[in-house]
Amino acid sequence: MNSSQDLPWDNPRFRNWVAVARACHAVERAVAVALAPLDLKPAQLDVLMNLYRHPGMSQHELARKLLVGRSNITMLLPQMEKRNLLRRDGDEKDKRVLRLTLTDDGVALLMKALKVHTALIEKAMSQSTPAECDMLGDQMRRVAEVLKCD
Amino acid sequence: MNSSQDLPWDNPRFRNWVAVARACHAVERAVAVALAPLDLKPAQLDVLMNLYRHPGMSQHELARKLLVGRSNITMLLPQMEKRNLLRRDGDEKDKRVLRLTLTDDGVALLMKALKVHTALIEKAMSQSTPAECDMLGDQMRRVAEVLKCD
DNA sequence: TGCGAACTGTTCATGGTTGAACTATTATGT
DNA sequence: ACATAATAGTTCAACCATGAACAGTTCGCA
Repeated sequence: MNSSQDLPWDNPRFRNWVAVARACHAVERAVAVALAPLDLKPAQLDVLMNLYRHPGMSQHELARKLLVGRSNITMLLPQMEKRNLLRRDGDEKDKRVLRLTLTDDGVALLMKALKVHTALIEKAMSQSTPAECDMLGDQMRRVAEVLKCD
Repeated sequence: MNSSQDLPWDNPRFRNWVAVARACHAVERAVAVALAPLDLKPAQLDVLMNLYRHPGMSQHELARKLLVGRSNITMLLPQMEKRNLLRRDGDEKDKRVLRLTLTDDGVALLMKALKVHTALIEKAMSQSTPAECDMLGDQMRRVAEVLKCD
């Protein structure tokens, strides 16, 4: 009768999701701290990573990849351009879009940042076997899929 | 030789953690949208949940539970007090601390919010078997543990 | 061709979170 | 007992992310 009125603390799915949220929070925190010595913020590292994999992206494509608003990219990139981490070149075919590419400095900083970032993720995930880890990833991809179609 | 120089995209742990982060982001987003009709923000729901389970908490204890700064609580509570969701009563033994308790209105709103929130988590996690879900929770608790001791 | 819709990037006001100072109160140690 | 440290809560300035409104450009269809 009141099975749907159970307090969520008795609900395994709820309890386990809380653990996911807390772990995610802890990792984000730790990443920010680990990146601070490089004068790099997590959002900036995300930019570097995506531009390394997909050179020539537009700002709009980048924003969609990062799940942030376009204006966020607009605010973020000029600082990184001034630090000579990337270039913004106008597309000649479509004068609206700016094509983004990393500079050598940007790649170099990315590599340094990836070392510390990867080490942190490795440490966090070292508690799980490869099989557990893959199952985790599969579950999370399914979660994102379910909510995306919403 | 360059095994430690592998790009992280080839690293299963890295790829799977990215999935965790994306899923977490998607759920937070969906929760915020689902809670909007109740004029309640995720952070406020967290406050209600914790005060329901631990009546009489101080603001400092609450901040530690929620993993946020004390000032955040200070900014958050007065609005909720004005909405008559909770009361802040000075402790008589220690005049520094404020003891927090939910009002009946607060409990009522919490129950309504929990329904929609729990339904969303159920939907997100419905793709996993109970065993998978428990394994997920265990992994995530281990991750949080590893980083907490840092 | 031409006009309106759709798209890219920018600007700006807003809201949320943070950490460092600050006040008031309590605990500690000699 | 009294000076010092530690603690609870507040204030404030700074930083981020967001979404709506805007300007310039391209597309689509009559």
